Amino acid sequence: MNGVGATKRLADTTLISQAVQSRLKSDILDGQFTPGSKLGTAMLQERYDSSVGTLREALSHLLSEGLVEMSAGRGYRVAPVSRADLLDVSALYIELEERAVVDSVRHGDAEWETEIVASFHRLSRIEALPREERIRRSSEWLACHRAFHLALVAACRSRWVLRVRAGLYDHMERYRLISQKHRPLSIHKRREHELLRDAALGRQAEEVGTLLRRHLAETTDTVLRYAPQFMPEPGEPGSD
Amino acid sequence: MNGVGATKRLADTTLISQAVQSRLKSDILDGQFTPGSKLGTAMLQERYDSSVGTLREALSHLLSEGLVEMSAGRGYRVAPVSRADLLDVSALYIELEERAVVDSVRHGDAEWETEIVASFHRLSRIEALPREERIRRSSEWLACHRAFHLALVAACRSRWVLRVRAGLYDHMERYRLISQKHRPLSIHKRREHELLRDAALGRQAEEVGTLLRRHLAETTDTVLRYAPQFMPEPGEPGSD
DNA sequence: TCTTCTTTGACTTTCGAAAGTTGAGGGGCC
DNA sequence: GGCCCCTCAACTTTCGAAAGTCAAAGAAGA
Repeated sequence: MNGVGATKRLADTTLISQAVQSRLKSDILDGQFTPGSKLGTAMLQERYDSSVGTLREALSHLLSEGLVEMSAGRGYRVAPVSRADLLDVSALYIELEERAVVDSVRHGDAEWETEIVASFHRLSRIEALPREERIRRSSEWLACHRAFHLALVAACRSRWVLRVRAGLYDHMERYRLISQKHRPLSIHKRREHELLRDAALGRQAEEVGTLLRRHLAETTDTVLRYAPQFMPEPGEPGSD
Repeated sequence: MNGVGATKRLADTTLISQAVQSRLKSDILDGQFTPGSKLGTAMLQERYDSSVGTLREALSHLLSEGLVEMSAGRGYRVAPVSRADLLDVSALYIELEERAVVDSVRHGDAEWETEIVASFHRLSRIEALPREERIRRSSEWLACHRAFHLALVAACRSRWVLRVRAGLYDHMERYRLISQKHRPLSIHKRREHELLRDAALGRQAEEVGTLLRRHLAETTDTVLRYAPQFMPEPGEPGSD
């Protein structure tokens, strides 16, 4: 059965093309593909077990998220990374995240509070695990960390700020993961997350904004410091 | 010839899928499709004379730009419009545009200046035409107006600010065009554009930023005032 | 007459093959 | 020996048909 295929579903209500897109995105963020490397259809077809058309649709979507690049007639490549791009992404991301969280704290309801408490708890549980276990389940940590930060800003009333922020989060995560390969192990900022949670629940909007800005700026600094390819070049000015 | 088709090109180095995407986008911005209406493949196939796969690729791209929406298994629809969405898009767009132009004025070079002068001139030429002619060539006016505003911010060093701004510009243009159907004729702001040009060439960064912010805010006000569907609803607060 | 089940038709989604393009390597010419 | 052209294989891009799904219309029962 299912000879030529059509609308076959994997899990719940996800389409194949969405599943492929999601997996491909994870693999790019994860550093499974070297930045700048070619994404040939033959290779992808084998890796994700789907047809050219489906792959193309996924790639097309990732293209406008900025995770892959395309040149007409020459196929797709993984978007390159650079120190300049990291600084650029980071600056805009921090600004939008701060703006979103301030609005979110001011307008969040009871359900919003609950989700913050819940997602923080989930994150803590994973971070409390023994080192070995934590490494094995690192993708789970990623999801929880993402969920916690999303919960903080979830009540922001601007759909557009949230949308753009979401795209930038992906790029930030990619940089974090790339740099993580050159570090001992991620320095989990349990204490900072806790402060964020408490200030959010205490409705101290400005305070949360400041904490978050500092939290993110430190993250970017860490990435810059540990990944050799993001070291400032001799001739270039740092960030001025 | 060209029986089953493959990589056939239209103009220069444009792919069919890009051409279709571009035309579809224009038609959506233009209001050729009612917001919220269905984008069935059969209809699109006839309209743009291309295959399902190609259309799907174009739609997929427009999906992540936010111009169309998709529900799994039920196809694509034109993204709806609303007063709330307009206010949201507008607020973020104005902020990014101002930020971009300030940085642009501070770092633009000679070539940047030239492009501003040139694009302003092109825009003026069209606006100086007799009414009839201007209406007939309204798509040309759109392109020139877009080019002028792009020229102003082109020297902004943040690729990401420019990228996000570009997406938001499309949505703003859509709202402008929708409201234009309910107005006598677009009130061209020749004088304001001239002031923008001169302040930019005079390198008065803050001044340009303020002018631009006001210019855009007025545009949004005009859209809100003239399109009946964007009037504030009785029970709802305006924008607080 | 209203509800529910069934059937059917239109539609979305997926696939694999066909057509055309790119760029590299080998052979010929200056 | 170096440069240019031609050929060819690998690849991208496009297409149309096949498989599966959704929802509306019609029929049967209460």
